[in-house]
Amino acid sequence: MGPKRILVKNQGNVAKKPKLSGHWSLGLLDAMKDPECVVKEDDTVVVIKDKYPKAEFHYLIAPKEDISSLKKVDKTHIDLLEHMQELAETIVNDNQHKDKSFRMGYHAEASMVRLHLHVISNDMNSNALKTKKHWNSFTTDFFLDSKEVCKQLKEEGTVTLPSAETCKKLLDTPLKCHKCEYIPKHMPDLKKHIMTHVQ
DNA sequence: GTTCTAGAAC
DNA sequence: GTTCTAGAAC
Ligand SMILES: Nc1ncnc2c1ncn2[C@@H]1O[C@H](COP(=O)(O)O)[C@@H](O)[C@H]1O
Ligand SMILES: [Zn+2]
Repeated sequence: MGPKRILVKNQGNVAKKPKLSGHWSLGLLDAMKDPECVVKEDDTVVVIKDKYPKAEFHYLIAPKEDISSLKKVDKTHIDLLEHMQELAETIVNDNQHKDKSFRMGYHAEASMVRLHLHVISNDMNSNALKTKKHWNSFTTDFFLDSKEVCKQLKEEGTVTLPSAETCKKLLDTPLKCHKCEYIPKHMPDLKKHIMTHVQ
């Protein structure tokens, strides 16, 4: 009789990367200081490449000012958010990106610390896009259009965010193609389907 | 946020 | 038996 195999939980890589900011939710703060991640910056904001891009092009624009999330945004930040929107437009109109369709917006409930604007190509074609939550975070009202956020901030002096319960529902919305009426059976089916829209 | 994997769904 | 997803991670 051979020895019994016992299942041992993967203890993770032995060689850990050098200690960064600590918790995973602070990762953007490190990325903003890492020249390998930074695409562009000016006095007030930094553009970084999303480390787990959910489309062929995916950038994050974050302020240097310590604003943890959209919840902390008020009318004093109008100029900043408009600047982020304008910079996003500059990026999507440059030679590298002008032939693709992009969306710019904020997740209603972000996981990562430091306010950040998603600038993402509309193909949604990426290996890092794996879950229903990923999909719905960019294709439902969980994704708050940047221009509309700016508009509301200007006109009403505040940004209305969906409740935690609403966010949960939005992220659990049944899968649907963002470009046609197709209802996929599951994520792998959806990922295969969206390839039919990629030129 | 991601990774990993147990157990559901097929 | 294989594919897929949901939830723990100290
Ligand atoms: N260390 C990191 N550097 C750059 N981007 C990251 C890092 N960790 C997570 N992300 C991305 O940051 C975004 C955070 O999503 P959210 O907080 O929901 O707006 C996601 O698109 C992640 O892929
Ligand atoms: Zn479609």
